[in-house]
Amino acid sequence: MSKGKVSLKDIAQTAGVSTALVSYVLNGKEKESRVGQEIAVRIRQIANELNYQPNYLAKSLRSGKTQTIGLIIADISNPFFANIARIVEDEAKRNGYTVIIGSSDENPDKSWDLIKVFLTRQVDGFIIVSSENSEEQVHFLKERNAPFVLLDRHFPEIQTDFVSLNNYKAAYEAGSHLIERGYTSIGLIAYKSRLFHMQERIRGYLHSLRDNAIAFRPTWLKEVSFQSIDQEVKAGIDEMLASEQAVEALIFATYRIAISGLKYINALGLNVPDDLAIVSFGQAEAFDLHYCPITYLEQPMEDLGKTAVGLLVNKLENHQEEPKQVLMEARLIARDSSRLKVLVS
Amino acid sequence: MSKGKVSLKDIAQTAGVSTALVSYVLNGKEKESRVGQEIAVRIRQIANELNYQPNYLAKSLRSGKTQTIGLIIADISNPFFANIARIVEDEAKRNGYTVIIGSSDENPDKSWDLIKVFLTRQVDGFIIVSSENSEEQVHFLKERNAPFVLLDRHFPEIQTDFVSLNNYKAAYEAGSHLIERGYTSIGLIAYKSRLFHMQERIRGYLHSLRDNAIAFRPTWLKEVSFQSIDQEVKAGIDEMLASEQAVEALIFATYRIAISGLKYINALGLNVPDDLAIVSFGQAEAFDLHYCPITYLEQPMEDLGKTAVGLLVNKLENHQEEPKQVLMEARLIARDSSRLKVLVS
DNA sequence: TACTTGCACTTAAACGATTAAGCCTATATT
DNA sequence: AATATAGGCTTAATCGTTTAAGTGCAAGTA
Repeated sequence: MSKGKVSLKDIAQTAGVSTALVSYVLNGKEKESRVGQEIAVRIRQIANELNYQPNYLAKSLRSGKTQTIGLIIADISNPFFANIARIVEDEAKRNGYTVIIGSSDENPDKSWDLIKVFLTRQVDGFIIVSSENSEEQVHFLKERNAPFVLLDRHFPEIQTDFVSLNNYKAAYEAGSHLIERGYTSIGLIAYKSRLFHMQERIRGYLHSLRDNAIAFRPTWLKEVSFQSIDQEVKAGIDEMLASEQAVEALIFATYRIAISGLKYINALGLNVPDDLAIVSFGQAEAFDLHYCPITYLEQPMEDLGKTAVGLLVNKLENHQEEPKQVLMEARLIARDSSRLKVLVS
Repeated sequence: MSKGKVSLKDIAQTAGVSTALVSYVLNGKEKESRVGQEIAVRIRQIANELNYQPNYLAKSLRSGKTQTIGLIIADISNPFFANIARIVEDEAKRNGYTVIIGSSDENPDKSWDLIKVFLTRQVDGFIIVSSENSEEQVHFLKERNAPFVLLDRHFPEIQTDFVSLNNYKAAYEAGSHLIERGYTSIGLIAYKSRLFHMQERIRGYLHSLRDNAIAFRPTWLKEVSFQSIDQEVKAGIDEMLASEQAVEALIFATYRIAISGLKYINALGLNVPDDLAIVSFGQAEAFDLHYCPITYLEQPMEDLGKTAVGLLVNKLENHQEEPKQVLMEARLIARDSSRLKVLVS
């Protein structure tokens, strides 16, 4: 890159002073450093004329701060994370930070890699959407005293800052909502994952059945793996429909699962909601465009992203010590895919 | 950030040598710099033991290279750009670069801002999805000799590197396809924009009509502005349907427009494709989920992204001078939304 | 008069790396 | 024996900033 070239030294030379003075003035430290009025004005003017742009590398090298945040998400091409990324980016910028983003693909090796790269790049702090089996990484960052905030997911057994959803409650509401609407055989397709947020969604679902005196059937719950979503979702739906207590409503635990599931349901020629009612986590245009708009749990993405940045910046700038933990509520947006069940006589 | 702390100096001290030697060894310059075998081994070992991580800031300050690419896109929360971003990110990483992303929201002021920020951050080069009225910015970068590649859009009157779609041909194909399938009144909703890619899409559409001896009606073409898509798309569709030569097929020039248009078409209770056939640019899950899968022009995103990174890296590392310009072909994926027209007697 | 205080500015080290140039010593060449 | 060459290592400058510590000097105080 052809540099701005103009350095403090250039300004100092044309002004006939030392670089120290220039630095003081340009950093607004004229008062503390007792710089003369006239020369201050002069320096500022010269800086303008030469179109001086400070060299961040040098600044950072000196200060140890890069004003950069590393954001690790599962996959930027997933609309949920793309939105989060956008919000984090904007909010960080408002606070004078730049964001570098990396996608882990839910793979702990990749996120290790990203952490290493980001550390090498001397990010000031991290915002991380953890993948399964990455507890080690969280401990590593804690030990290294690297500021970070977990987003969307967290490990209840590790004391950290985090911002996530009250997933238990959200799933509980999804189940209760379907029950209220007259459905009694309700399935859930979730990820096969030990991640807390996923377990909470499952737990919420189960409790909603229990509290409404519905006996849960094992075939109703299908846990699919990231690597072969489409295949396993199909199998899951097939099983749920074939069992003697066939499912008449289905909850998708994530956006990706929903996309996969809805495609298959369409392919099967099933009608939503008459053949199968639907509630899904996540929100996206795809849900609005569906011939039968999909009921979903709206995640407060704006809040999630902004709060995560807020917590991190606070940590970075005020050296806040005690971990802050935030749980946010999802809002169920009821649409036609879960409308009152039509009773067939 | 609590630093890795370990610097060249630390290694030098424990090895009892100068930092120069350590630097030579750790950069694989032992041969050229005639470093002794034993001490080289020793240094490498100590570096390992101390878990030395080089300080990129220092490296960059010295070398003037940050191994960072600035990517400016319209909006990361748009799936097209999210995918592009993902591909660029991965490809850049493979080449040893980190990407910082900024969303311009099609607003030239914001992209100016991003360019300034990225320059301050000393990115080595840019990949830019230009917004309207940003020619000035392109000229600025050219004059500054800042390496950059335009992606998805370019300015035919400015000599630059770019990678984009053959938009004329793609739109021409969209039109021809609908005509082949029996539709004769075909509308297009595009952005109100002087940007070349958009003008090409319009031109392609018009030529497909002309070459098939279909007289174009002005109401068939609606150009909507970014700021009020939904509203203007509605108005456009209303007009197109109300005109005496009502439209029976519709082309959407972008993904965003398509989403907006399809929502309205659903709201009107129109049936696709019987009431209105559809072809759209862009691809997304939403199109698959539609009750009538949408015919779309598949953009070679993988190629677009990788090629953009490739061109840029080549420029950066081989100081390639002559601008390289790449036009790629879209592929029309025919689905039910443009199936053979049913003739009503 | 001698001493403090305040003001306006400079010096120089430091951040962590890279690298041209230089300094020895031992061996090879003439 | 004198000189060249090669090998192995160090010195010190440099990238662009920041900032603690210091240097003069003039005015104020005792």
